[in-house]
Amino acid sequence: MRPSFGASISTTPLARAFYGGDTVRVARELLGKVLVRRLRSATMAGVIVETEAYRGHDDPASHAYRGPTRRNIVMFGEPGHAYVYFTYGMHYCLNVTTERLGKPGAVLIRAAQPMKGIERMKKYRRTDRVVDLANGPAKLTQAFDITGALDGHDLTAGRKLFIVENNEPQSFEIKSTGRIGIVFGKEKPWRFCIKGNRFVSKR
DNA sequence: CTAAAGATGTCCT
DNA sequence: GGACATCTTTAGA
Repeated sequence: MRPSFGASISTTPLARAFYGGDTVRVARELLGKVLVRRLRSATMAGVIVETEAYRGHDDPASHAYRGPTRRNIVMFGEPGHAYVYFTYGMHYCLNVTTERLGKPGAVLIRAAQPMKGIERMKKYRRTDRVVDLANGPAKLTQAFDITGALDGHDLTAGRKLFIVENNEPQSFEIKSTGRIGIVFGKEKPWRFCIKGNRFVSKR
C-alpha cells in the first residue's frame, strides 16, 4: 500500500487566499483542480470539470439571498470551507465558500472526472460505469462519501476533504452557460465546465 | 431514446 | 402548503 496519495496527486491544499474574493472567479479557477477525499481506508480524487457560482444578496438563486439561516450559515463565514447541504429530501451537494467573513458566496462542485479510488467510488455509487460516478452534484457527493458531517469543514487543513493543484495540468477551454435546476437568476452565465469533457453532467 | 413520477428536509409565504 | 442548486426507476415512443 502506498503511504500517501500516489505520485501524481499533490498533498498541499489550496490556500485560503485562493478562495477569498470574487465567487465567479473562484468558480472558473476551480476547473482542472483536484478534489481529494481522504478516508481511513481509502483516498479518492477527481478533476473538477463543472462548477456553478452562487453569490449573496444580488443573486436570487443563492441560498444566502435572504440572509443567514441554520442551513446556510457557513456561506457567511470564512472562505475555504465546505458548505454541504441536503436537498430534495435525499441528496447532498458540495460547495466551497468564497468572498470574506460576513460576505456570503459559494461555488457548487457539480462534476468531477474520477482519478483515484475509482473502485471505492463504484461501491458507493452502486454502478460500474465510470462516467456515471460523479457527473452531477449529488452523484459526486455519493461517490466521495461526502455528507452533512463535512458541513463547515476547513478545506485548507489538508485533512478529510480538500482541493489541490493538478500536477499534470492539461490545457482546456472553459465554457460558461446559465445555471441548472433553478428558476430565478437563470440568465446569469455562472455555470462553468471544461469544454468537451465526458464527465460533465448531462442536459 | 425521452418523459413522468417518486423520494422528502429545509426554508419561505 | 409549496418550491427546491437532484437522481433513479419505470413506462412508452
